[in-house]
Amino acid sequence: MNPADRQQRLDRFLAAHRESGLPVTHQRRAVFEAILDRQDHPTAEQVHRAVRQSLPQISRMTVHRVLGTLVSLGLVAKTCHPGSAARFDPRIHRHHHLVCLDCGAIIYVEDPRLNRIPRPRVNPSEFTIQDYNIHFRGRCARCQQKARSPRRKPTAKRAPAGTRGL
Amino acid sequence: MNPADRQQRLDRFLAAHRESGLPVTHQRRAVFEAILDRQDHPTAEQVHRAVRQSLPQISRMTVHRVLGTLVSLGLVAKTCHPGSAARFDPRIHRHHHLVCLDCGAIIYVEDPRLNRIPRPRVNPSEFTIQDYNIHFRGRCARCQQKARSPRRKPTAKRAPAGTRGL
DNA sequence: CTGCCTGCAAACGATTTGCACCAGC
DNA sequence: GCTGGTGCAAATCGTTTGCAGGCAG
Repeated sequence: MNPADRQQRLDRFLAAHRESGLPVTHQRRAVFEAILDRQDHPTAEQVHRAVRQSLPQISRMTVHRVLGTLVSLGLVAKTCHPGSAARFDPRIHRHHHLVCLDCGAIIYVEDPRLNRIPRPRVNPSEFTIQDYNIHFRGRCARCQQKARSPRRKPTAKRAPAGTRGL
Repeated sequence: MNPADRQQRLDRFLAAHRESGLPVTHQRRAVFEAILDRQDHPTAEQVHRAVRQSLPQISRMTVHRVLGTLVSLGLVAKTCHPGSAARFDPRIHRHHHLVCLDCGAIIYVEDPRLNRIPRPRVNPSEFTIQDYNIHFRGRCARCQQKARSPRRKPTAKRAPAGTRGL
């Protein structure tokens, strides 16, 4: 993320805390900063590992709780994933994902044409749509290659639990 | 599901097993039949409860394993959900979902216009797209009503774990 | 100073794994 | 009969909860 955007996000982070009367702790700031710089879509566990580089003593559950808070403040997004663990995403504007059916990798994708898709005709009293995103399922470059030339065992590298067969 | 479609699905179920050389056990058949009739998107646990009505002694882990097999045979779909537990879906053609941000309910939606959305421009050597589906996030009728008239505590009925803030 | 936050430990729910037994082919 | 599926128990993984102490406002 470029410095200007990053600063804007940090300002927004502080403003959201002020508005909600939440204290800005080192931990919250560190977790948020750790997420901002990620291009992938880390699990809570991965965020924990990243944050420990700046705050070695931070606990896993604090990371979980902070992530929950950040999500409910609308500062980060929780993106759903066929795997078991939740993924977190610093991008909160509308965007879409390529999801690899083999390894579970999530690739960010944005295309203005995808922001103009029709809304399904639903009775507004039955469901009100706020936003949407699209999951494109397929195979990433690495897994294509792996399938083409199974060097070792065909089941060389198992996909993360629950990732397959979306 | 109407009887004709249902029979077709059962035939396909048998054919897939024959092709793969997998034995057609009572348990597998019962699990598949239990899923076929669901309009919701049950968790493995819910499938287990349903199957026990016909096979009272079936164990939870058999249901898990059978669901995994059915998914890899392409007979049922595993749909990703912001909540913690995986959901299973008898519908294997392209379709989309309305997901309630409050209670996590999944509502099936199909609209021919949604089958003609543009593919994002991705380098095919980086990712090959097989299919896609759209998650429309919002609020279902029940939760809208609940928000409008909070009878008891505002946090009367907690959403399933991890459901919020997608 | 007060309240929320943090950290620890333990509980919890969903899912997986190892092993003995049983059933489909 | 052989192969693989099933059931049981226990382990595992991600996440949540209850409680004592700490820090931001």
